[in-house]
Amino acid sequence: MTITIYNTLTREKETFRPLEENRVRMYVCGPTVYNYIHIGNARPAVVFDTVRRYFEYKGFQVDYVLNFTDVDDKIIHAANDIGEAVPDVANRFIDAYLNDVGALGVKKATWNPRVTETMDDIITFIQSLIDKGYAYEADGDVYFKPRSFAGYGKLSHQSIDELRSGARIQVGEKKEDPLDFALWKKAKDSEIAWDSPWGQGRPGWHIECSAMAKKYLGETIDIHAGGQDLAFPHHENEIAQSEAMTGKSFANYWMHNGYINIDNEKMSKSLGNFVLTKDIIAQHDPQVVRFFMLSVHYRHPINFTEELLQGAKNSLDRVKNAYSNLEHRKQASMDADKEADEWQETIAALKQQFEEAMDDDFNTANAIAVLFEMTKEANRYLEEERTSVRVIEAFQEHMEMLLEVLGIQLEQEEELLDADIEALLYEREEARRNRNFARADEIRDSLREKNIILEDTPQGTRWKRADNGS
RNA sequence: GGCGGUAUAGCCAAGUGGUAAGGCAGAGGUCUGCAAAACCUUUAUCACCGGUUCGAAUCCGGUUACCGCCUCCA
Repeated sequence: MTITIYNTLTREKETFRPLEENRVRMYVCGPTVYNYIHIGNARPAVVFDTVRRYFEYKGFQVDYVLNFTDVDDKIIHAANDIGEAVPDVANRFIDAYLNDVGALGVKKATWNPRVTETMDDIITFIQSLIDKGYAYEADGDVYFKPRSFAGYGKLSHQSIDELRSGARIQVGEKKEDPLDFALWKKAKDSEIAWDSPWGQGRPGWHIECSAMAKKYLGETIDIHAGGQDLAFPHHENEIAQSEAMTGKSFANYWMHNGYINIDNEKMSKSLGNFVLTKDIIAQHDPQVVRFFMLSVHYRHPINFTEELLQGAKNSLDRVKNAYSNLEHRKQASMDADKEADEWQETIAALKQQFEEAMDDDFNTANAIAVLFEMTKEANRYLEEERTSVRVIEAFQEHMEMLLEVLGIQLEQEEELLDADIEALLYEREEARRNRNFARADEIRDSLREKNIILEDTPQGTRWKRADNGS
């Protein structure tokens, strides 16, 4: 079974063929750290983390690079506004980013390079482009000439002449052609700056990714990913820079995730209609937020509303309930069951369906549907009078496996109850045995107020904590 | 103007030629002392028009609506 990926470059689903067997080199464009990230920024983090997890599930070693743009115009402006140094602002929001996406279950990248720590490579890269005639210096700035690179436009499928009308020359720029874009920007006085062959300055936005990808993953990488809005001009420019420099293909597969919308409009910092990730995960279980994002195919837009989040919570609860139903039933199960094999086959078939969904361009919506099938089958199994520990454990193992790929953790609560609550549970058992249901209900109600929910099953009474909030 | 996306039940969402997955919400039933959890049953002909085909949500042409990129942006 092979994985297929929709490649923006060819606009087709293609069979994934790694450069090196059992290894994936992938680069994801990270944030410019001048603010807290909004929920739309969190989507690629979650989506491509899931892609990575699935590769790992399939036995690949994944070299995963996510960069931080820690110096750029917006950070400089933000720093000026709040009267802080640029590195302090950047560090603060890098921490905030890692905190936010960490809560969403995003694994740590193999590398998190920063622009300010890659300066030598960037400068070398730019110099090489100048030497090869793809770039030129103009009064302390350095520009890349898209017209000098034959493949320009191949990612966004635009012809270079159509682009012309959209390009603009800002006052004060020294471009030879409106399409040219900056590789190096001359420092204005007292701005944060680095030494270079062209004087004091800092890198343009696009060059960092080319330099970092090359530094950590090599001249050709397997997968390059990011939000849809990066396809042009950012990724187009990266291709031009990298391929002009090396003469080799830059990335074999380009993946772009869709937006998160508010009222069917793109959420963005410039539109001001954004919801910060940190605020959302303070109000909702981050796992629910992640689950919600994965319930839609990654290339499609998602509309973000409270109602939909609530629906996602209810859905996920169903899965979690099934898991704890299994756990609860385990003690009352036996070692063997004559029908166990049939159930094992059902489980194996579902596992296969899950892989087929994920193999198909990481179709998490279908993968989640399989998870629900497994949930239903598990619950149906529990309807049986006699259950086998082996089958129950097989269900649990497989549910864990699928949830691991999706990045959803089942919190193993080993919590103990207070002695007085234990006593109440015991008293209630007695009351029920004596058919004193008034007292039994009274105890159940009083515990409910303490966020402890009781459920009576044929295998005895069980308890669980009520969710707080959401 | 160039390039692209979306339109499927009350809501969300899969589905690229063979008579519409899944979830949420709703209704009925079963189980339960009552609940809860769960199980069973139940709710669509796929924006519109035309075409190709034995057969289309799925292919082709057209129409409408909404969204996005082309400018910093996940």
